[in-house]
Amino acid sequence: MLSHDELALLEAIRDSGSLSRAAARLGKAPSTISHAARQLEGRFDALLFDRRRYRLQLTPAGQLLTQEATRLILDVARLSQRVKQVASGWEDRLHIVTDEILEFEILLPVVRAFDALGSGVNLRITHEVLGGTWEALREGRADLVVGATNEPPVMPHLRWFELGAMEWVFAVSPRHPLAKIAEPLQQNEVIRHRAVVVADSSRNVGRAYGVLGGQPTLAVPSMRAKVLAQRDGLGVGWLPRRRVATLLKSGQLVEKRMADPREPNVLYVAWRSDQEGRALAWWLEQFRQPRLAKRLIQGLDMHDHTE
Amino acid sequence: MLSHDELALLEAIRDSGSLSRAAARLGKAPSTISHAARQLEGRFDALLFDRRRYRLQLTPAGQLLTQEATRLILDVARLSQRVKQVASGWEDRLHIVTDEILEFEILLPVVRAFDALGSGVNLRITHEVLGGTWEALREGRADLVVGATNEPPVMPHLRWFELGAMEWVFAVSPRHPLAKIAEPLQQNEVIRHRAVVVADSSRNVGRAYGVLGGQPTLAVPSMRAKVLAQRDGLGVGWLPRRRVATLLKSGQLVEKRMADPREPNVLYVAWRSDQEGRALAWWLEQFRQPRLAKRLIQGLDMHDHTE
DNA sequence: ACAACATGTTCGGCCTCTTCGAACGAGTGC
DNA sequence: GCACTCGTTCGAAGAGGCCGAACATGTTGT
Repeated sequence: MLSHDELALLEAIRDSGSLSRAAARLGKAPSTISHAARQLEGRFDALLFDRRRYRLQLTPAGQLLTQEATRLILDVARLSQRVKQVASGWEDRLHIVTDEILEFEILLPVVRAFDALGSGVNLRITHEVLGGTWEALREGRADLVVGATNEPPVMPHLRWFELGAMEWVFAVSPRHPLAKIAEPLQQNEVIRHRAVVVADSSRNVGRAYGVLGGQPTLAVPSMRAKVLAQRDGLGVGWLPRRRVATLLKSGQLVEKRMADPREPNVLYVAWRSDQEGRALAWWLEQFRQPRLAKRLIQGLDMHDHTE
Repeated sequence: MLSHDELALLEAIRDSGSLSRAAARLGKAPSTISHAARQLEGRFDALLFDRRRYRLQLTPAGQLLTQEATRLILDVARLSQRVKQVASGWEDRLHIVTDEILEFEILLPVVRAFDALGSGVNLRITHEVLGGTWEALREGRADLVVGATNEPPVMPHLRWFELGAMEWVFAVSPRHPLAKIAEPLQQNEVIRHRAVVVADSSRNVGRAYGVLGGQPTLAVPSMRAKVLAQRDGLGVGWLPRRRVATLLKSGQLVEKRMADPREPNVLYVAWRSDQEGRALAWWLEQFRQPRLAKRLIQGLDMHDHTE
């Protein structure tokens, strides 16, 4: 419908401003070019060339066609590249969804290593909170989820392995009223104080983990924000133990033993076994390495950057 | 590089799930289809068909190609349409730039009439303030300007005619200090009070018409906003007489005679004589009709909508 | 003004690529 | 097992692209 040769013809005519020169540039006979030009006009049922003057020129319609055809040919070239890529086993794009409690910084060197492969795969990394990761996998918004919490739900073609377990600590600011209550803390003491929860802006405004019914809440956009909020005494709640180790040691947060403690949380890596490409396999291989898994589970210990 | 026939082939294979049926649907011999399919694979240097099972299937690469090719073919079809349109004299798109003092509402029925022609021309109507209209024409951002003020500048291929003259009135809120000053007002009395000016957010933050040097200003986004601001006593300045007739009559604005009055302003319709298309000609014909010109010049008389 | 040159078109013939039909091997279903 | 479908290979026929020759028209140089 619009071959590469035809575009080359149009461009040659536009640039050289003559059929003969275009023919010379393309290494063809002038008669061939003349014939092809007329055929092109017939196909589009439009006057593409202004033959009134000595050397013919592109009409506005011809200019439009040339300009847009250039864009189209670029599109086709890119498409060709993508097709080759998929044929060689690399996905066209890979959508990785992590739970929000995993920190993106730890994935950065892995992304850099992936880029170094030169696969051409379009990487898309987003995060979800709570059950959002499983939903993303189920609904096809994700090809691979990392750090999904709770038990894997039933889902066709689902495969997974455990990334590790995350330990939690109930901690409050030393200036918070709960800091002075005798341990272990009972539910009826905690429920009177506001809980800080991580909430997604778009989906899943519903349930939150470790929050008691009827308890007032402060929703913040990330686990990092939650740590900061609790350090400043804006509310209480469970925090990843390894990420607040320094804050606990320096006394900016105080651990409070609870009457019913929170069990360590198992985090999963999961994907769909249909359409396993090379990029997916590569990432799974990375997450199976204990060193990366451990760093993801531990997270970044938060120092105080405000002083 | 990717013809319409080849797309039809891919789609037929995807939908029928077999070469023979695809051949039957396309009205060709099965051998032809087989040959074409292999050739396509050779051109893209990729396995597009999975021949391991009895009936062949599209590989992921083949699926990607089919899907994207569909989009490409649509693009080409649209392009073909646009080329035909341009060849038949209609522009691909027409960019009309009006001065801000003209009200868009008055153009609405004309736009509707233009749509009724079914030309397919993409209309783009924006507005500029002060000299912005001439600049837009000079820089190719506009194909047609309406309501341009001041004398037409020198510009190659420029053509224009007069739309009409707009009368101005210096008016203030009855609660404004200037309302009680004896007429005619002198410059040194006006300069002490803030002027309301219409300013563009992006370009041309510079000069404004009828503002004295050293006078404080309040810049608002439109002539409509300027009228409202002056009615509420936020500042003073010149207003189109016909648009504030009702406000003057009801006493919400008070006319003040000036020591040096503002002459009526001639508004122009202008365009470039190179590349005159049918859409441009149609719009020029509309603006040459005295009835539309008069309505544009007069604008919409502003009633009080706040009570 | 005239010659030399450049440009675009038409026409007949050559050649490549597409298309077809026939034949064959392989897989499927009753 | 038999009838059927499916995909492939191969040679022949046909269509379309391409070339060179010839020609009409327009431009440039002297």
